[in-house]
Amino acid sequence: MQYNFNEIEKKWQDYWAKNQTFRAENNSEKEKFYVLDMFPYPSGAGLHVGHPLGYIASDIYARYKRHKGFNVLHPQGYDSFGLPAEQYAIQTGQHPAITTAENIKTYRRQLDQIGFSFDWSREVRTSDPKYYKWTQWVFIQLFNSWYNKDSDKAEDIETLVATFSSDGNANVNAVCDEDTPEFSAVEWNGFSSKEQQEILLKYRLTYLADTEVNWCPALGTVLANDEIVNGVSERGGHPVIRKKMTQWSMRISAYAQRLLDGLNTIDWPQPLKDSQTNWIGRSQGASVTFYTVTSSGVENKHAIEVFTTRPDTIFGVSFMTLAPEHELVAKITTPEQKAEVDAYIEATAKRSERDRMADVKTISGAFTGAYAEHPFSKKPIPIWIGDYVLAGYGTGAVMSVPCGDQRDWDFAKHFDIPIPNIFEGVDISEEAFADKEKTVIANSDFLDGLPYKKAVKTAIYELEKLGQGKGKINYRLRDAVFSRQRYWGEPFPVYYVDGMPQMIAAEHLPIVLPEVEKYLPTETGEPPLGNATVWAWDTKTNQIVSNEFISPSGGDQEGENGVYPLELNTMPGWAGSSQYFNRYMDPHNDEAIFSKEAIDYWQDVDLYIGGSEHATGHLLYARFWQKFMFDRGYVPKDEFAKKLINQGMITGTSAFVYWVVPGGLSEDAETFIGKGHLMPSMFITKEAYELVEYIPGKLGVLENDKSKGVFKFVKSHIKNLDDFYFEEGGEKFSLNFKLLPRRLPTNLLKGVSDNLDIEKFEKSDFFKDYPDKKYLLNNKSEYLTHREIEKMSKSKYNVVNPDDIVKEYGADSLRLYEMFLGPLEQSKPWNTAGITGVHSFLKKLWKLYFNENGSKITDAEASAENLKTLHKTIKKVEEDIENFSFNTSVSTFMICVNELTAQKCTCKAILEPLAILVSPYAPHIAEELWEKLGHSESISTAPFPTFEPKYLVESSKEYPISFNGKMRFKMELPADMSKEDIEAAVMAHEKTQQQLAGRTPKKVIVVPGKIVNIVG
RNA sequence: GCAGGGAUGGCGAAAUGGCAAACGCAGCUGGUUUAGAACCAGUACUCUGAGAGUUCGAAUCUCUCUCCCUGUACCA
Repeated sequence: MQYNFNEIEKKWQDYWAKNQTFRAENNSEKEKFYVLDMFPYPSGAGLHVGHPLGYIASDIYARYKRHKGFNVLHPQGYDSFGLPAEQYAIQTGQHPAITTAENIKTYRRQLDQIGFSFDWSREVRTSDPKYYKWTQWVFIQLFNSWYNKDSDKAEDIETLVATFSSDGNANVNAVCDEDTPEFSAVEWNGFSSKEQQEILLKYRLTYLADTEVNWCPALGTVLANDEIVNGVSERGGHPVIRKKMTQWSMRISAYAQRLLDGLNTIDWPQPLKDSQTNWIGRSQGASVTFYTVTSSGVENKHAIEVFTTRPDTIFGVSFMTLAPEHELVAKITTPEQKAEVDAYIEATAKRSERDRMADVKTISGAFTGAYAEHPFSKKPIPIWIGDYVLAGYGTGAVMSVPCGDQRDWDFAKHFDIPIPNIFEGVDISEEAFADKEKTVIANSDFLDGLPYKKAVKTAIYELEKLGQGKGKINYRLRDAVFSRQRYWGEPFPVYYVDGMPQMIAAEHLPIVLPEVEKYLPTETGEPPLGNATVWAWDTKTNQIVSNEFISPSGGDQEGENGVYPLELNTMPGWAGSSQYFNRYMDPHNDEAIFSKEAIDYWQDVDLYIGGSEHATGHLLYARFWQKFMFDRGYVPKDEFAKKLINQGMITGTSAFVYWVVPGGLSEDAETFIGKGHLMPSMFITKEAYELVEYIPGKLGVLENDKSKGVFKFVKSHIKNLDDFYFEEGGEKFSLNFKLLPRRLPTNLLKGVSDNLDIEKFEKSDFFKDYPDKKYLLNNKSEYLTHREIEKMSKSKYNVVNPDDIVKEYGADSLRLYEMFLGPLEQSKPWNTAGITGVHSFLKKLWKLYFNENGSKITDAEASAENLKTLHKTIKKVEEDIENFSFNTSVSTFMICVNELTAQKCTCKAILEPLAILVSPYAPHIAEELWEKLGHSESISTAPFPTFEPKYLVESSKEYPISFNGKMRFKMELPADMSKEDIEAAVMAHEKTQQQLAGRTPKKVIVVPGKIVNIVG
């Protein structure tokens, strides 16, 4: 019987689907185990071999846990809202829902053929109204909550309203907007409904506010901080500018400390925790208020609030710096300095955020002409503006201590501002002194002689006494902008009465995304939903109705019809992914986000596997929502995933050719005219490419000793050299060329080698505009491409499609090979050639059970040798799975099968447990073997074999005998021999005497069961 | 700059204080066989990035240096 993997795999995939083998029950006597993958965004490109890596690992774990008797929840779904489908809709007019559905179909087909044990009955799609109904529901709960700092949790907004009407807000300790006014109960009760709503927005956990946002004109939307990389959009790399817009925001900053503290309670990778810690950016220090000096008494005295981590250096302040955007700048700048300051502000506004970040070396700034008073010395301090101070961090103003901060030092040096030294015995003439540990304060009045910690405490105490400062903890984490000016996202369950947002009652959800003609912003600059004609909320019928019925005044005056405009923004990508792990527990529940029974049973995710790129996006927001849901009593755990593993990237091996484009270079080397279409295109090797130098600061390449070979090669292919000494516009041009490295698809190479298949290449679409091609060949007449390991991506032509692998070697081979490549967390290059190793392992495994005539399995008793092989395999595989070391398990299986083959083992007592061991890794073959062993039920819940140490007990041990740590020979000795007897036996051995050559050993180390080491 | 991870045969790797390179790919030799392949048996190479220390013993622990990767960055 042949191992016909295609047939077997199809058979069992159909069986699992038909029998719902992996359906998880919400009621079970068994212990629960929840294994989750980060669900994919279904892109048009489909899966490449890198994508399933994490899914295979989690699937092995899930299957293993089923063998161990757990009720396993292992769901899968799609993060199906997103930009690519919408961009495609803008280009083609095809509804994103259609594109998305098609892509999901491809994904599902690809996932199914790898044989995952997903419970597909629980599939969710974030773009499905039945799903996003509950995303909208969570949004409403956030809107109806505020954060009480006294109880340190989110509470119902009604409790806040009650406090306001009885006591006002003076004693409310809440997380709220900075500009929240203080009011009494009488005042509150006297406010109009609109005024009350405005105030409440300053407390709600999701709120509408005018915020400075990151606007990306090319994408036509705002972006969250984590969606911007190096000042450009993460998706597409488009420029991002600062803009003030009315937006929904999430008050995630209320949870900054708890998000930080929670990291200590979860088993997540350290680098991931580190990046969340950095993102939250807690710094402890003090806020200090400086007042501006008024010269004539006519101007207003202004307060400048700064945050500092070094209040101990307060006597080192020699100037203050404000961000150019700081609101006080316009108010305090003196008439004499106005021109300079205005010019500077204009210049910095022109520079994009990216330029500012890229160029950190150039020091720039301007003096405002104004002075602030030092809180203690009362001396005037000049106030500057400078773009090294960021408007978005802290208060956008700093007290500059040039002797203790390098940026302040650089600024002071540049503008010739004094640098007072307040450190004892430290030279600050060359650079600032930032070491806290070695700090001893000097020249600082009451702080003199104090070390860092004491000085900080004292300074804060004195500032508090003055009423000009207090200890403060500052977080870098900003509230997250939650509005997107896009079509393909969750609509908000929000309508506007008199400009104030109103929530639609939960029973009327979902608010379904309307149809639009165009997916672009409207002519008046409104988001795409502004194109919808049926997008108004009728508060009488609780239905979405045509815009024509909208109350003309927009308010709720008498006699109006109660129809109001709906929100035009949609939610960001991370909305749907912040609650999906809980929704999987009870995905078809229409009455609630999940039933109490479901959440009480499943609790939280036991193992979450996914990429590290979600560290500061999805994983931070999801933790925030979970903590909120916990506060409001909906979930029992305030962290949603106990353990998380980041799988590494599988990289591809790109192939490069070095393309020579011939042309003419002007005499001054300022102009190059390409003649690539008239002359042959040439391809040289990486080595040749590296010999060529460019003319510094000019165009063209240098013909010198190193590059003359390349020039010779190029010239040899140019039929009429005279053509390359031509004149154009009165200028003379001579032969030269451009060198361009270009990637080629790896399928244009011969087999798995680096050799270009020239015939195939010339027939392909690549470089087909250049029909005449010449190659720099090696002595075997081959053209060698240069191979480089890079991220696997379509644009790099180095993707390997799992479909091809499955067709040729089968899903079990693919699964085994992905694991065999190396440790799960590490990034590793894909090399298809190596898959034959695991594939032939599966064939050998098959051959243990079958020969040409059918089953070989007997009821013969297992030999001691057989049992030893089996049990050491059980032990190792179990340990490996528990430690997520899947690569070493695959090797262990290979060794096991090699040994059993050599032992000619055919007994059922060995081969039956072996099938179970293999089953998590290669489930299709395992099911087939299991069936052929006579079982009628799936192998998936067969109990995992139990390791019995007794089979591994050895009667003798081959001791390595080393001399000064170097192994010289081996000696077979009884395993239970005592230390003394071993030493005696070893010393008596003739080889020992030979090694010692008459010397007396200083010491003999005997480690029973391990080693003997003779020193001397 | 800062933080984290890493460096072991030609390649992917294993060994986390005790026989370095298990297992697989590629290579070589032989067998069997072929349209192509597949299969079986056997086999070489290399000595843990560099240096120092701790230890009876170090790839493994400590320190210094070099290089690579990943993340992050004017965060006051």
